[in-house]
Amino acid sequence: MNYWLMKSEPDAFSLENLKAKPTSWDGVRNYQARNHMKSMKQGDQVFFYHSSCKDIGIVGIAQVIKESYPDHTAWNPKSDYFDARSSPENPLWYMVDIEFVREFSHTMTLSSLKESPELANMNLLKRGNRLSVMPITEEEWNIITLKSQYL
DNA sequence: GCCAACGTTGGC
DNA sequence: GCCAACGTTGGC
Repeated sequence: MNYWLMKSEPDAFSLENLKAKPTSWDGVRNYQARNHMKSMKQGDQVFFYHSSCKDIGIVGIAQVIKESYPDHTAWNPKSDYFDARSSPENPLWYMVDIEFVREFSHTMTLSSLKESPELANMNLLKRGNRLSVMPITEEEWNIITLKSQYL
């Protein structure tokens, strides 16, 4: 099993929304993020991260319930995510399905993550990082889930 | 293949 | 709203 982090702007889609209903993670139009999704396996665990909002940070956990398959929104000219280079015969973009697992009692804020010396090498904390889907090491996963119990 | 211009992300 | 950092595009 592998561990991941996925970012979402809560104004657009929050952990509360995911709690209500599993979702397909469509609209990713970055090759690195796409490749990460393509290597996801069913049951992989995901930190759900709220970005560009008041309370920035990891708010809970989701898991992969369906492995990568073509993102059909790329084929719809009316979609914001339309990309003429992608077709059903030759898909360019992929998505996975995820479901809610649990919510942290308090957000593991970005600033608190930055304060942990043992997390200094996290992709998320690297300067200028903009990737919306990224891998998390097992060690980082364990540190963060443990800390989340003491917030 | 280089690189300038542009658009986007996302913290502050 | 600002702006640094990054990915992508496209001319050459």
